[in-house]
Amino acid sequence: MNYWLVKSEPFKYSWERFVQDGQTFWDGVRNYQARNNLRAMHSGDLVLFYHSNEGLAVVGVARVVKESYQDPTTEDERWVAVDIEPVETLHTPVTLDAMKREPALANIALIRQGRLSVLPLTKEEFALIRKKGRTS
DNA sequence: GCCAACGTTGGC
DNA sequence: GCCAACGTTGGC
Repeated sequence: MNYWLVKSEPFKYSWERFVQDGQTFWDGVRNYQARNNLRAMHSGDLVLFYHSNEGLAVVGVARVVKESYQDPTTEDERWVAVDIEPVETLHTPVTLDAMKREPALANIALIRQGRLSVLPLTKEEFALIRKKGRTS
């Protein structure tokens, strides 16, 4: 079981819409590092859903329901998509600012490599963010 | 809306 | 194969 974080601009595709849809395919990634992370996802992996640009916070938890396949939005075989479904909406969004202030999260790619849109988390990092979202 | 970071492209 | 130019992302 692996843990991930994906970014979406709420204007393009928000958590609220994702919950309404019940499932979505995660496509449009055009960055090799992000693509490699998508490819490494397995069914059942848990994914934090982060709102970039607006919100700047982790707002929910999702689960991978279908492993990587050819991105349906392009003919280009380099790119892949995965299917995910919502698991839970966080009681309180965990803001980027809060994560920056958390020493245990100093090394996550969200902070160190701001532009990466699909990134891995350790089990501990994932658990900490989820816990903050449930309680704080 | 600006700008920093960083990935990609293309000329040499 | 280097590196400058350019494009994109995302925080502020």
